[in-house]
Amino acid sequence: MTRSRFAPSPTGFVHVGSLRTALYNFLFARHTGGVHVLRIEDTDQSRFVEGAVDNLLRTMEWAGITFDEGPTQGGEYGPYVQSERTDLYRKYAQELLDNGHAYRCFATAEELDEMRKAQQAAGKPPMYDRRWRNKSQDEIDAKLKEGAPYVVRLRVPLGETITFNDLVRGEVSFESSTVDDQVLMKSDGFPTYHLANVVDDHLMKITHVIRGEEWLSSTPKHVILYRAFGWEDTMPAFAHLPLLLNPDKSKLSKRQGDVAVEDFKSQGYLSEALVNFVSLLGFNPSATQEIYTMEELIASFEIAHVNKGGAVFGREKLDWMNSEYIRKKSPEELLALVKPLVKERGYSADDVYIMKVIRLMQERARTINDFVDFANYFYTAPAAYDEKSRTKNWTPEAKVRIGEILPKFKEAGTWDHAAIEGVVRTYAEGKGISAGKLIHPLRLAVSGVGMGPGLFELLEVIGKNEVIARLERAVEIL
RNA sequence: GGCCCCUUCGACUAGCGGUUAGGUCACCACCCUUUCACGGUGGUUGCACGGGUUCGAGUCCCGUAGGGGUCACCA
Repeated sequence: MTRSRFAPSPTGFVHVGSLRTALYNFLFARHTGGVHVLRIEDTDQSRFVEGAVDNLLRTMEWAGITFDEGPTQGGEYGPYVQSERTDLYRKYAQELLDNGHAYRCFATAEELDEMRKAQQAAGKPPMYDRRWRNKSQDEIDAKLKEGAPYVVRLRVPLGETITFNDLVRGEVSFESSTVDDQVLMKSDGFPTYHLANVVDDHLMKITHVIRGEEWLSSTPKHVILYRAFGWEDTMPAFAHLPLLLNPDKSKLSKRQGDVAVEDFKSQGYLSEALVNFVSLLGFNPSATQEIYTMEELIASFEIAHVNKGGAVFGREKLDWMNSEYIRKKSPEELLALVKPLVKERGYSADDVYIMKVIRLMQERARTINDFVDFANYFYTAPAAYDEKSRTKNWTPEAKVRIGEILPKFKEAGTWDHAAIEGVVRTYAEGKGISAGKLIHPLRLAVSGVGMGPGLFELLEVIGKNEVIARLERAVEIL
């Protein structure tokens, strides 16, 4: 039975990179018929963000990523929130202190800062100089007695080659002398990621650690910890995922655009599209297929097929994918998503009307927001007119034509697209001009832009009275 | 800078010694068309470089270059 886990630190929003990590852990668990665990890694009190966990939970639900064990559903190995497990970490840190695999370090922050500056100035890599590693018991007792704050550090065995097998990258090794005597317990009594992570993965019987590549270089520390605890036999397998990249190939960051799942959601991206897109950033089970349901992803996910190289998070393909998913939805499903936006924008339209708009826009929309923003002319008269279309289509002649066709619209008995088309084409034929000479200016006058759904359908939906009002206004001011 | 990882079209990828190097997005052209999309057809662009190994290398090995990650009492 495999057990994988998603172990985020609740910092307020969910990064799309985290989404992919969560997704891969989920796909792996479901594919192998294993257990998917959610663990909240909130050991840094200084980064506590109110509501972050709720937001995380909501985002996972939105994405369709489920857990078998975690803070909400509980489980055999709880609690699943690290801040509720501090006694455990203290106990295990003490065990390491007792068996000599860890030691107390009383160096102050200023002291260490100074040390690093000196190392940098000397052109050396910054690294803890292990100054407290071999202090005498007397010196330590003295400090303890005066109540000096201290941290617990890992006593990294020197002169060894730490090798582990990564499921994505194969064999990876590090010289232990290049591994820092990592802080395990902070002076505030909380563990660092490294200690808490290893202790919890062991206690929670995690078999597969699937995480981002940024953790690769600290993995030797974790391996050393498993050994120090005597847990090497049950050490989980590691799989380090390639990073998601900015267009300039650096690690995907907020500075260069949107990275929060919430951002994409609020911009009108469907969860199915984001999930599908992000899952393909790292592998593709097929040579030809691009659109996958969650079930298909689960069925075909193979950790061994995950790429090693980082993937640029490019929006173009996401946009395309989103429009594909929008086309697959039923108008009723879309209504549920579009309706709140209509209200949010302060437009008033009933369901029947919104459905009409959806039917006309579904093939053209790239995001849910397009149904109200790109198609805003369905809800409100144009406040401005597209300059390009105006120059091209709003000729003095066109203005006259619109003025002439207006009364014919007013006379129209029925107002559906066929009737409107009949009026326009009959008029054009009578004048011996092409229908385009009318269609383009009409579109501009009514919608304010040069593109959109078929004109006759558009006029039908907007309605006779409103169309006439907009045309009269256009003739007047344009 | 030390250590570690990576490298197939502009982007995402398929490829697991023998392929005219395939697909998708984007881009270009044409068709359809009142516009924009959709759809259809076709097209441009790629194995970072250099050495090996092999009858044969995108696929294996070594080196070089380039890129990235990491070097906190953050995760």
